[in-house]
Formats: sequence, C-alpha cells, structure tokens
Amino acid sequence: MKQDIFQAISDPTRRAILTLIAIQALTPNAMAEKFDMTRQAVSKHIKVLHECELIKPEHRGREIYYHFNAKKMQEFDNWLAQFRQSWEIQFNQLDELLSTIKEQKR
Amino acid sequence: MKQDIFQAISDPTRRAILTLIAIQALTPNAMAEKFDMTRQAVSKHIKVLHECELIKPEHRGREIYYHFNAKKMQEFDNWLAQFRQSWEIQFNQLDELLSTIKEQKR
DNA sequence: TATATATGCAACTTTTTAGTTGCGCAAATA
DNA sequence: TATTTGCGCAACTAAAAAGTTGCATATATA
Repeated sequence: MKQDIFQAISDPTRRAILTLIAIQALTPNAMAEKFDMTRQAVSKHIKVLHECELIKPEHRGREIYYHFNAKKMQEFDNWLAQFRQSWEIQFNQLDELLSTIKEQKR
Repeated sequence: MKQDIFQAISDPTRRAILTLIAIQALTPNAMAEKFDMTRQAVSKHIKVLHECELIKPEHRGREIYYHFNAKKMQEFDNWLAQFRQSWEIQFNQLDELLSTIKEQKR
C-alpha cells in the first residue's frame, strides 16, 4: 500500500523516530534501543516513513543511517495552511469578544 | 479509546470533513450527502473528530451544526514547530549547494 | 575463510479501524 | 397525537495496521 504522510505520523512511535532523527541521523538498531519493542517492529516503522519519503537512508558500510527529510514534512505545513485563515479569524473574533466584555465592565 | 489529533487527521474522509466545515458549519446529514457513504459512517468520523475537539457541536432544535475548532488544529502547528528549524537549515544548505554549482559554472 | 553484526523481507497473530445494519430517542410537523 | 426527520449508540463484518518469530543477505572482523 502506498503510504501517505498523514498515516505515517499518526503512529506515536513513528513521531518519536522523527523527533529523534531530526536532531541526528540514526541506524535502525540505535532506534530500537530507544523503544521497548523488537528491532523488526522498528524496521517496519522505518519502512513506512521511508516509503512516504519522510526519512532518507544513507548507507555506510553495513550500517544505514536514516536522515530526516524536512522537505517532505513541509507537505503538512502546506495542508495546514488552508486552516490558518480560519484560526486567525477565530482568534480575532475572540479578541473582539474580549474587547466587548471589557467595554461592558466600564 | 481516547483519540488524538494525529490519528484523527490520518483518515482522508475526516480531513475532507475538516476542510468543508472550516468554510461553513454543517450537520451530519449535510456531510453524508457530500460523501459516498452512509450517514452512520460519517457519524462515526464526527465522533472521532469531536472526541479530540477538532470540531464543536452547536445544537439548533433537532439539528446539530458542527463547527471547526481552529484552536485545536493549532496543536498540530505546535508539533510541527520542532521541525521548522530543521527544514530551514536543510534549505539553507541547499542554497549553499546551488551557489557552489553556480560558482563552478563560471 | 569462518563468524559475528546490521539489516530487510516473509509469514503469521493480534489489535485497531472503517464501514454496515438495526435500533432507540428527541424534536419537528401533519 | 401520530408520523416523519435528525441523530447517536450498539453489534457485527471486513480490512488494515502493529507487532512477533524466523530466515536470507551483505558487510565487517577474527
């Protein structure tokens, strides 16, 4: 199945992996040590993240360092953009409400 | 089960619902008409979105208008913030690379 | 070259999720 | 008051996802 980034970040373990490697590239083994699960389970999460290109492998001998792909993460940001206007409006309305309450107190 | 916003937005139908009601509040029936699925299926998606407070109900007689809760969507934005620095760095590096290539062409 | 290590893939089990049908309740309307 | 309409909840089914064990492959090292 073709993975999409929304499905990829819906899993807490995968989010944790992303947070870790955003700081520093890690091998699958290094990741598995951080979580209470088998290496193979982590490996499956890596596969999901790799398929949707949120991470990129760098082969160094028999080790594979996975890097965070910031560019792909921006797709979320783009999706979120459609709602930004909404929340700015809603907060402006809140401001107005607060101003009104303030006025009434006088 | 306690829903979280990441799981909530991982479903395409739920993302479509959010996009719709960000523009205008809708009743479950109105939403169901937009999608090729039963009203009950939509109702379950509404439940998920409501439980994690991405939408808010407004009761009008026997109808319920669901509103988009922009404030909750910002949690997503906050989570994304931890990666912003990463992608700025990665893009700066890309800029440098492009500059280097440009230099070499001279 | 034999062995240890790092990793991915396949098969299987368990859990979760998406969707369905059927039902009950409350508000609107004839 | 009887009926229709809007909605949520429960039980069930089907599909997908998370995790396990076992195995194969490639690189490093004794």
